[in-house]
Amino acid sequence: MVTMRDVAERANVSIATVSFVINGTKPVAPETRARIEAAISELDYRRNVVARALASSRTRILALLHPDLEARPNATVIQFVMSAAHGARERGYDLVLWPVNDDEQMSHLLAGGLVDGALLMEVQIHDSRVDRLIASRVPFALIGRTENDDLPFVDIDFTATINQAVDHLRSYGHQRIALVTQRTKAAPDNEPGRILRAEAAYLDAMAALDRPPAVITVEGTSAGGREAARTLHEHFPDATAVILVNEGASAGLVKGARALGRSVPDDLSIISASTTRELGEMIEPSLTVMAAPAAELGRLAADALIDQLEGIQDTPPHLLIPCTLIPGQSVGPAPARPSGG
Amino acid sequence: MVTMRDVAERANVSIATVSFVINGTKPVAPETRARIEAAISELDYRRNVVARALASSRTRILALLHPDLEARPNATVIQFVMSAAHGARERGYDLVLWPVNDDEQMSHLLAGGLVDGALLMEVQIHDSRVDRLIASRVPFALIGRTENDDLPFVDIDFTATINQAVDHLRSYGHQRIALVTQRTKAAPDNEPGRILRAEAAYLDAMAALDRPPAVITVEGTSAGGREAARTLHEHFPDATAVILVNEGASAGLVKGARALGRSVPDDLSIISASTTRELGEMIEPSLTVMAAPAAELGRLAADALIDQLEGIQDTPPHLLIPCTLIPGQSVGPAPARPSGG
DNA sequence: GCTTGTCGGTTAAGCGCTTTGACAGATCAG
DNA sequence: CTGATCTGTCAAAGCGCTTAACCGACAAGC
Repeated sequence: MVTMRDVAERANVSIATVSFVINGTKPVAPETRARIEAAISELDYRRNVVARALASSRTRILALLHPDLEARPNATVIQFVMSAAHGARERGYDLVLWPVNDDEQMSHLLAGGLVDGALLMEVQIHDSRVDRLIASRVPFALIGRTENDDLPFVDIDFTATINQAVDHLRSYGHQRIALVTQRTKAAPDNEPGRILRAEAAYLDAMAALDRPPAVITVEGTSAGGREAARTLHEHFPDATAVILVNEGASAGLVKGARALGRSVPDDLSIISASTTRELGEMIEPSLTVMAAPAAELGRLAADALIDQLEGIQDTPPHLLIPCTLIPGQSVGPAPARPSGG
Repeated sequence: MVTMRDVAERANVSIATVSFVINGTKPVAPETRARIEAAISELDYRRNVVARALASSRTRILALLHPDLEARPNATVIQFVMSAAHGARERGYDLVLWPVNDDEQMSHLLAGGLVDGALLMEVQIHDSRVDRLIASRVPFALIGRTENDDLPFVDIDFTATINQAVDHLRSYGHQRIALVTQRTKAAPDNEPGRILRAEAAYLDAMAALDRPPAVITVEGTSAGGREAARTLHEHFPDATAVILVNEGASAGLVKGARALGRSVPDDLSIISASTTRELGEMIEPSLTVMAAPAAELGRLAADALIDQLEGIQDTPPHLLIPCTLIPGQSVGPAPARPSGG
């Protein structure tokens, strides 16, 4: 292994000077700098990042903390993770993937000094992991929000997203619009914030329109989607449109509606919010989706965190990005008279 | 920050002894050990992993090197990554995600000394990244294979997988079976090994049955799937069954076939190999899939690499795992007379 | 009784880098 | 010409840990 000492010897300077050149920490005479740079490239020297981390007490590693990601096809997560990793790399940081399921384990990891900062995914409305994170004194940013809006976060703007979906459906004449959200088996009463915020936005929108809300909550699976279709058919037969905030149930909802004799979009219009264009295309008919800004969020989260670490920004980031409407074939004019009624 | 020195002082021993207790490196008298452990828990001490890495020249970090992952829904990748991360964690290692697109960048990263070993994803049949990896002298394992079977790898057993798919279809009476594979836009003549190996296995199977092969190559998108349906219809009208090794084109193939008046599975049976159960369920009708052993591969890859690092295993791992057949509704009896002929 | 081990522990030398404080030598004001 | 200021470089002190070398005490072997 070629070390800084080797470079220094070859360039006839002290290792301190080499360090100054590499980091640009202090001005170095052009002629000396040239000698050092020559030595570096001749020896093919790469600075040891571990030693650097120990000496500077900055590892330049960011942790991406997340519960076990679900096995279902989920382009959103991949996009998010990739773009966060990219954003970090471009600023000289690496991203470590840390599946953490229990809080105790998380504290241990954070205390090890391996990471300079952390990004926490799948944040829930009450989240003990956030308390741990705060206690660990490691700078962080949340992906999603807890009940405490003062913490640093980036999140989907559900109000804007739901409003746009509602407007889109209303422009097709739909009057009665239902919402299908997600329930997780593990913690049915402590949902990810996005579910609750989407629901709140929906309720607000319905209240503003002076229409009774219709919320259906199912699991994020094909079976859940079919269950939603049945519930919709039985309990809200006059609904002509559905907004989904349940990526995993999208396909099942279409299948289920069809099985009940309701064709999409003739009898029922569907918008799947917070998902991806690709998922919409997989389904027949192609779903109109509100694509989650996963890539943007990933990059923003990484950037915001690094800004904090480097003192560029000292107020905690509070960033909201709406989803993007991508029309498919699952939204059509409201039927003159609902097929179910 | 509480250091080893603090613990040592409190327990009235030297820091070396503390280290021996923590690592179990040398025997320590029970009474002394108890004092040290008490001090550790009283002070809530966590060893600094960076210092440990520098001193022991082992970081216990593994890199997961991959090109930019595609944005389409891809449960396989997530499963793989998650289970590799878990496998690593259980053995005291962390997994860093490293999107690398250019070789030069990769060499730099590996030379930095941050990682003890690397896992390389999306290996292609000729892969310059593998040469870089070898040159860097960082131990590694490939996910997939190059042309050189002597390198350490874990991979899907495509021969077994394709054979099982063929057998399954033949048990339903299918005689003419086509294969739909994937072409990547970026490097059309240097495919991931899996495509070529699947194709080779298919050709072998057809040769053994004395049937002419029918291979269709399209992009891994919905559009690609529809294109495959058209090609199949026009060029291989007598084919009554298709094996897909192209996750992204699955949905499009079904849509395309239907658009051409061929219903699944009555006129055309489909098996999608090397994908996930969840993806199969999203499609109507539910696809019969050969689920990729992503989770197994992830864990095996991590384990094999760590075994090598720790000298437990010194012969390079060569592991092949077949996909698992999960029946859906896309395979049915061969029609008496092909609808296309 | 003297050697030879063994056990349980300590001392100290790094690991490869960053960073502070000091210090020559050149420059400049008065 | 003297003292003050700047510039460019260096020596050295860590960062917190691992680990080789060593050491004292005590037991066993002959």
